[in-house]
Amino acid sequence: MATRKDELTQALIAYLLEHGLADVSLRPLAAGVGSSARLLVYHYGSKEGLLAEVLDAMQAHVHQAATKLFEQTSSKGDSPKLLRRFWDWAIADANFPYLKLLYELQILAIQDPDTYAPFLQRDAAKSLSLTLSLMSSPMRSASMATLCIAVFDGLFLDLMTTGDHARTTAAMDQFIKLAMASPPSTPATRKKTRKPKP
Amino acid sequence: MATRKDELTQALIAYLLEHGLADVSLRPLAAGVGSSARLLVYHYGSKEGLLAEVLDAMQAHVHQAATKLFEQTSSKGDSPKLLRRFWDWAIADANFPYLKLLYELQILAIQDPDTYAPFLQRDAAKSLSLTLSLMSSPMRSASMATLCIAVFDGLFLDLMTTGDHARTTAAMDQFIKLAMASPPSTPATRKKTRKPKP
DNA sequence: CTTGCCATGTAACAAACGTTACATGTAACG
DNA sequence: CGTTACATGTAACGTTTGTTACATGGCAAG
Repeated sequence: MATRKDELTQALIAYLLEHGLADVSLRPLAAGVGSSARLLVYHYGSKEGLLAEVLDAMQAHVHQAATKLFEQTSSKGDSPKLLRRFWDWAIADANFPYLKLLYELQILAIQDPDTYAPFLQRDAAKSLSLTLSLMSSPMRSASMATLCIAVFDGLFLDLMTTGDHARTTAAMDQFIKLAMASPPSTPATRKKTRKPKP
Repeated sequence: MATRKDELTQALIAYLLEHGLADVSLRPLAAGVGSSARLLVYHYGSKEGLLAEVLDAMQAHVHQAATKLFEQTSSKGDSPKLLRRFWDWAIADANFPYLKLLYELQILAIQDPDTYAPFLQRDAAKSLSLTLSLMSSPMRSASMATLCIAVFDGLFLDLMTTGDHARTTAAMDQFIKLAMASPPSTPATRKKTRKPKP
């Protein structure tokens, strides 16, 4: 309906994907999307409101894209293979900037929770990779879920820093090999523990 | 020798450990360490110079502390066990804030390399955990080194976000178990590849 | 005593910040 | 046509930013 504001929101997402969150200020941001500071405040109420709405829209986009990935993959492979598929999706050129921005958001929320934590109710990347690692897994312990998420996060951080697709993807494969070679774990120690809330 | 400036530097490190890097500005920072903006610029030349010197001193501190850890541990255990010892050191109350700040620095450097990359020539945490994972290991492939670092980074990120020592440490043990249970890898595929430079 | 260096205080600068007041356009609806 | 709602421009507000000019203390050396 309200195309004006929606166009603006899309442009703002694109701007944030390119420039990051750390030092956004109203006037350069407005110039970057072909608008004015006056207009941004008019549409979003304040800078804080703008970030809230725009980041929300961005997370919704990521969530939707990832959901589509999983339902088209559904019950096919083992858990580690799903992790690998999620990795391939995350490092694709179309999705990488979004994930990157979500990681920046997370770090900022750690150091300045009052400002950024509200925008980070649930981290889409985390909750999805968690869902995945728990889904129909032969070894769904809390430790294994935490470990899978950590491997993903750590390798993604490496990729953001170094840009080395080959090495990081090879490490992901190495992990999957380790995980699948391990004994399926004693079924007695199964837990259904979860992190925050998907 | 120059005790004045050194006291200041120590106080500034303490301030940054508590408040993070994302939104430091001169006057609040000066007030926080019992000085004045005038004095900070006098001693460090500029805000940028201040960050350069203070962050450098901080990295030196971390490097020195970690080095001490490794030489006292020397050639004792296997590589995975060393990783665990490094983990214990990193999450200790005395060291945790330093690592946390280094991770914030790394994220800022990713999104804004021109400003922060110079302060991040070599990330002390990374280069050390790498050194460790390659040291006298039965399976020193590039993939395995990358994976070990990623596990450490990912779990530390989790710990920073959730504060859950028990779960993250359990996941670390899980990884170590996986790594040690795996076949020692075919000696033919050994590589001596390294990341940046320790 | 004076000279000079290091340290510090006061005050201001121009720029950029988020925000707001006021005016004006544009277009739909009665 | 008039009215009403949304959209936009101009300009300023008070604050905070990094930085600088100018002045002044303390203290050691000549």
